[in-house]
Amino acid sequence: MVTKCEACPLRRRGLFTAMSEEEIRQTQRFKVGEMMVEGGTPVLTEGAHSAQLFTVLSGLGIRYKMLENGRRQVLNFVFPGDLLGLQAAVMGEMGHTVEARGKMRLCVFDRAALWDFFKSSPGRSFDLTWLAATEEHFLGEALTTVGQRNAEQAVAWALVKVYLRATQLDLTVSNTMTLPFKQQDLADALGLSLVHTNKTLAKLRERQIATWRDGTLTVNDLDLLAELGLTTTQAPPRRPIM
Amino acid sequence: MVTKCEACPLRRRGLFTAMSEEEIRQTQRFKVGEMMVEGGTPVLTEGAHSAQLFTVLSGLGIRYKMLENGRRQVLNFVFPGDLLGLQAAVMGEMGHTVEARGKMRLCVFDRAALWDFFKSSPGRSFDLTWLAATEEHFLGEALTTVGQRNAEQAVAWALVKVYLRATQLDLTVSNTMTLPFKQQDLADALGLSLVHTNKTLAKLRERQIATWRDGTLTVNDLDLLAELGLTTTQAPPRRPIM
DNA sequence: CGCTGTCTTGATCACTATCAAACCGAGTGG
DNA sequence: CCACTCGGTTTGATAGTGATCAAGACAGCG
Repeated sequence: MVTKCEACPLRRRGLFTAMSEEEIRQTQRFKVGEMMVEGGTPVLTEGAHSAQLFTVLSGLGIRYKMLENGRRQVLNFVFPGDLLGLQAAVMGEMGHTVEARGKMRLCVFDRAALWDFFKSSPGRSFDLTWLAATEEHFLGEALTTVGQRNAEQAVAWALVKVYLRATQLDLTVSNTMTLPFKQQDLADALGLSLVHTNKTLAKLRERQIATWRDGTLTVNDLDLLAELGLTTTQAPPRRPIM
Repeated sequence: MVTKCEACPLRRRGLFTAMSEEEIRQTQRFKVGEMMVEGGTPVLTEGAHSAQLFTVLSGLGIRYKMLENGRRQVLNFVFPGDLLGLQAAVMGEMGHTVEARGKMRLCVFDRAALWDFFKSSPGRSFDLTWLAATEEHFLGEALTTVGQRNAEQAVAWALVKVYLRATQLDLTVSNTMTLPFKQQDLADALGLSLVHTNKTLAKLRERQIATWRDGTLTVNDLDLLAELGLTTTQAPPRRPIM
């Protein structure tokens, strides 16, 4: 039942960087099992000291922070290949919650082994830093979106980001992908109200640029969508996978 | 003229974690010089492949991203002890620009040596990951601010963050600190217009909570300011310094 | 002494929030 | 098999926070 790192189906996909035999063995040693969670389940909780790190094998999710006034900020959408829990592993506690949207399968790593990882494998610890820096990079973009793009630009930007990421993971089928999020999730990611997000999506649908309904996103004009979102259709660089 | 790591005045301050003799020697090897820049000067530029990493010795600055429509998002304020250029060092290029605000003195490290660092010093490479994860954590908070806090809450939040950070660095003198930023910088950090930021600051000033004028910030009621900003007065954890 | 950059303040506008209610498909239980 | 509920989506009406426009104040500077 448990996938061997050696046979990891994810690693093969175009998005990820190649790994040496040695690196695969090291990663395998680090892996303690697999976990399956249902949609709506928190995998990691803000403020918690998690004893584990996870790599998403399949399924999507969200990362978010809650404010004491009840408002929620979605920081990022989680895709297969993402590493979860690095913050808790290095800093002691999580700065956000991670919640699955739809069934999610996770690779489980022991947090205590992280230190060994640093000692024994400089390449892999570099990869960890790479992942953290990439996440930082993304959050900078997201911050720029929420701070400087208007509703239409923001929604377009988000759809492009999600769609490109999914494409690289072979999660798209002819302009189409499954999007198990709620409109409220997108609204909270962009700092918009649910109503306004809905209306903005409706306009994109009417203009035949992108349609999101019944949990399926269809992008009819990616170039135009990217232009509206003040971004590009350039695919993100290959990334390491843990 | 060039400060030895061993005698680094910054490292002594309460904010930073202790380093072993060995770590200090390793860091020293990694250091290639010092640099001085004037206010308004970019230290690193978005998209650039920098051959150097920097640690801020003194002076403040901002990190920002530009959008093609001319709008600017300030991601973070830069303080002494901050590491600059990690993104370019691990990912190949910078995701944002760093610009000094007022005179800034920097420690210069050779990017090429980063890899040696990973190979020879697991402790220090862990520290690098720690810094990246911390930056990610901060950006998550900033994103939450811009997305979910209103103007008053956002300004209060930002002033608290800046003030606490400065306090830890002994940059405050009895409720007061030098703030060499422009109001436009703060506005761009919070996704607000200059005018509205100015009016929000004026209200805090009238209410005797915090006063920022002539480049000096005076915080009269930190607890209230934190409460308004939906945050706490808790000091950030000790951090490693490169 | 005019020029420039920054801060400040008043007036007006509009993008987006909030409020409210209907709609719709999927369960669920009588 | 229908009534009912529930989570999510959709749409219309109204309100407000914050943007934009405009102009004056003020200090530093060539």
